[in-house]
Amino acid sequence: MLPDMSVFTPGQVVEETGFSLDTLRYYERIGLLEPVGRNAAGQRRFTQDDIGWLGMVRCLRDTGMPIAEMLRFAELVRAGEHTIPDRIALLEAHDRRVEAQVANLREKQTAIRNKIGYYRAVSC
Amino acid sequence: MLPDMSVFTPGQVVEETGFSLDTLRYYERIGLLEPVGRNAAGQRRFTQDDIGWLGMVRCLRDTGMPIAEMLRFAELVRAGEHTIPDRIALLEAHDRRVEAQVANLREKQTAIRNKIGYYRAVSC
DNA sequence: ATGGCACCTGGAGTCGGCTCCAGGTCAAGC
DNA sequence: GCTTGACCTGGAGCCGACTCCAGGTGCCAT
Repeated sequence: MLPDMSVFTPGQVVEETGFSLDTLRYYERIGLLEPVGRNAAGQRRFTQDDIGWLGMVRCLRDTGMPIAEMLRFAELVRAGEHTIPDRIALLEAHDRRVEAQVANLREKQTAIRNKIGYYRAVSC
Repeated sequence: MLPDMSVFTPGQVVEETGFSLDTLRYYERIGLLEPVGRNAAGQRRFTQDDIGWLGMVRCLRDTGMPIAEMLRFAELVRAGEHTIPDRIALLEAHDRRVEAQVANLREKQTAIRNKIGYYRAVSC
């Protein structure tokens, strides 16, 4: 019998998302992930939707959004379509922070490169 | 009598560097800052060099260098001129990480913007 | 001379975000 | 029928980086 390709074992999700199994369980515990479905034996079986949501979580985490704010976003998503304007607002605010982050990083990087240049100059 | 412009009180350093007083003391405790000079009353008096070093620390921190690595860098600086090639290597490795960080940020930002675009589309 | 403020110390506490552990369950292959 | 491996649970532990606290000192303006 073909495996059901629309469900994923914890191991597959670890592989796909790069989150550790402990982190996945932690995210479920705190409610960042909705209660994940289980098979007869009580083992988690993730849906394609879960994977998609985890992709979003990965984006937000990697861009520095704190878990508390991701929780707020998760609640908006669960509350239904009428929260879409709020979700847009939240993501736009975050996008602005990411932009500022990049600008700051670039600025500091310039200073570091200047320092490297200075070291090169004195060591020649 | 004119104040000695080449020395700074803790308050002035907080002002200049944006580090909190507690953070400055913490940095001194762990050796990220060399023992800071004191006045007769035992209060810290920072030199222009201290301020300069704190500027470097600010750059490295803001670009995500962990304290442990800044400590290694601080040791190289203290060890003298002959460590300049090592310092260059350390900073270049860090510069590469910053570059990767920016690239990752940009990539994730694109995904977030796409999500915003999607939300806009469905809410119209 | 007194009150307030900026500063001092050592040590404990906090916070975010995981990560690890002990002890247990199932399913499948040898 | 037994081992192996992937998974389960609740709860404790850890790590980095601060941040706060209690109790004390010294200087300056009223």
